[in-house]
Amino acid sequence: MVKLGGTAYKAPHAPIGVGFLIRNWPSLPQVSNLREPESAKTIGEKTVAKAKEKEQENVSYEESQLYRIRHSAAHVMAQAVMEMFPGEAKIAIGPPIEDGFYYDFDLPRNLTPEDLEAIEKRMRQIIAGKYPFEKKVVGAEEAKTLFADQPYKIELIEGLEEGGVDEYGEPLDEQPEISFYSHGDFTDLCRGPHVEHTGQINPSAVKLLSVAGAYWRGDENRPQLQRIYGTAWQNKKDLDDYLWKLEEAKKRDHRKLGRELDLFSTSEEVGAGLILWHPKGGLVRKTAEDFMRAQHEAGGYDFVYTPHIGKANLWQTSGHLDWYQDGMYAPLDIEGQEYYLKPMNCPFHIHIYNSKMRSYRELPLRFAEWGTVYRYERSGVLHGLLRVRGFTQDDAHHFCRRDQMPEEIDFVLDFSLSVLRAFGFENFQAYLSTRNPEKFAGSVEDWEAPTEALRQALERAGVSYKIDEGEAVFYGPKIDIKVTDALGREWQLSTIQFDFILPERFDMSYIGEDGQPHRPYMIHRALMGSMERFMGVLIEHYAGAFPIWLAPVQAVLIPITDDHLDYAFDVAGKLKAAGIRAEVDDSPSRMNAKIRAAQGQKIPYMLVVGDKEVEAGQVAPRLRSGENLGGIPVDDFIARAREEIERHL
RNA sequence: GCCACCCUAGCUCAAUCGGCAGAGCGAGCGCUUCGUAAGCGCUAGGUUAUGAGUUCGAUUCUCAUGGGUGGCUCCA
Repeated sequence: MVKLGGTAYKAPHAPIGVGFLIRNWPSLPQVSNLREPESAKTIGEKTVAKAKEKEQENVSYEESQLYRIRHSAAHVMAQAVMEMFPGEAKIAIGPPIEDGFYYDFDLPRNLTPEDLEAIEKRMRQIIAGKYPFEKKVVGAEEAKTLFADQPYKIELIEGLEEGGVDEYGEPLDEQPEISFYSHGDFTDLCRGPHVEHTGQINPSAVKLLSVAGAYWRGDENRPQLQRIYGTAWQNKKDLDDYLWKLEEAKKRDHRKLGRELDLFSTSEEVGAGLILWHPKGGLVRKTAEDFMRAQHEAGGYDFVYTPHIGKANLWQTSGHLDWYQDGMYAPLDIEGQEYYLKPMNCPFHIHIYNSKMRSYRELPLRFAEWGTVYRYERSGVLHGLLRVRGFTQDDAHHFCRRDQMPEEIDFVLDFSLSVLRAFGFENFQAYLSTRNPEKFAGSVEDWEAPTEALRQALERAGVSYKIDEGEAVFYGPKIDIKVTDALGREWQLSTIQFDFILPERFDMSYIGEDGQPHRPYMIHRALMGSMERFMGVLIEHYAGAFPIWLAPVQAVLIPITDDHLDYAFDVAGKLKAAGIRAEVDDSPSRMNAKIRAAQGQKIPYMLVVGDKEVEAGQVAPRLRSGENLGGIPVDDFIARAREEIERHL
């Protein structure tokens, strides 16, 4: 089976204590200039509708014509590259991936953007030649002879010959046949399928996108190859739609919007992967946190606070120094004692639990903390808000009795979905990771009940879920929830994890009804994951046009002339008194420029005030969409805005 | 961390085959007082990321460091 999208698309295992949400979509270059969409929601609906259409076609991607086109395009590209470096180009593999294809090459020099143009041009010529694709099954020896000067192919053939792995290094059940596909004078080791002839690739629906380094077989100890990414579609319109999506994604890039909307920054002097929240970004974050805090309080959580460092022994007990040291920073020496910056909050929460004797009557306990943790990330993986070195998790740990477990899981799952919905996410996909037979703590029986409890909770919640067999981390099964954003991209946000290890290691207990000590169950969970990443996803989801309840500035007063300034400040005062975040644009610019500036800041309401409004005690609201509501009384506007804020519109 | 590319004013970008560093936007100040996406003018703003080297001379070439971009790898 071809690995669709490759490893880049695979969600990571969230570590104990959680907090990882990973973008499940590649970022790619973009193209033209496009109009801003009316709202994130509209695009979301369209995208979802489209995805459903695709599902109804009921043909798997691997069986589709599009898959053949992309696979064939990869071959055509390989031919063009081989011709560019006669006798010197070594070819590796080139599969179709989600939205396109790539091919890996070992070349005598680095490719430039100009090279891509030349390759693309040559590809069009090959396509125009309508060369038929021909398949030929051969023996291993013959195959090796044919690819005598292609070391990567030889390695692949040997893999096929021995059986056990396919050309992507994935395990195989059956002994595969060795087949070639040829078109024109290019032949590649390949199992297909392909289109009938190169003419079936639409030359106006193919585009090469980028070149990047990639390790042979994804192994950083093997040679690094040059990977050319391309995209291919059935027709020009599909290509244009795809390029539009890339462009739209680029415009929504939270790093760009973060600067334009003055939400956050990083500083070379502060350090890589460390986020500085500006007042506006801080306001959005605080609003989200306040909302979440209220939800948690209503949901029976207790808020706790814990320090940022802890002694080496703590991390020894928790197992972090054995299992997670690579993710931790070097210890600090404090009066001869080693302290570590915390990569997770759980040991502290456990110590709060252990600070006194617990009775079964107290359980379940739910300790929540906006806990800031620090994890070592290699410099090359840092990315805006999405991958950082210091971040704040909306972390919580549930401690419960065995009999409370199903209810506790139901609760946390429902809770997760309800809060995600509050932030405008509508489509969820859950993944249940089950025991890895090679690597698990406790007994097989220990795993059965919690795994089944998680599965049943997913059933009861009516969430669509898939089972990731053997994908659990060693200490327990887990549920990961991915959301689909306004552009149809998937992001892993929440994670709910069982833990068999820490209660044991910290010798946690409670006194049961029988007067005997019992070991509590422990659940780690983070719903937003980390505030940094969640904000990054939110910014991209809304394209910076936050719903009014989250918008840092909810209304800006735009006086037409300076004569209206007093009135504008007067109205702004009333709005603020009513709990609406309002500002007055008292810059010396003209009204048109003020509107333009406010549009750029994506402020929900622009309240124009001139002679008419002053006279009538009104404001003339303009929406971000450009809609002009005309003059309405100030009190009516306040009522309208208040309602929208309260209803999270 | 690895491969490639990049770092010039707050932002977006010019320029210098190695020879006085520029524009637009933004900012400050002034003029204008205007009805739904850019009014006009003036001014300030730079050790060309940092440090070394080569050179008569380095923003330009070399090396190192820091930061970034796209991938890869990693993320119990």
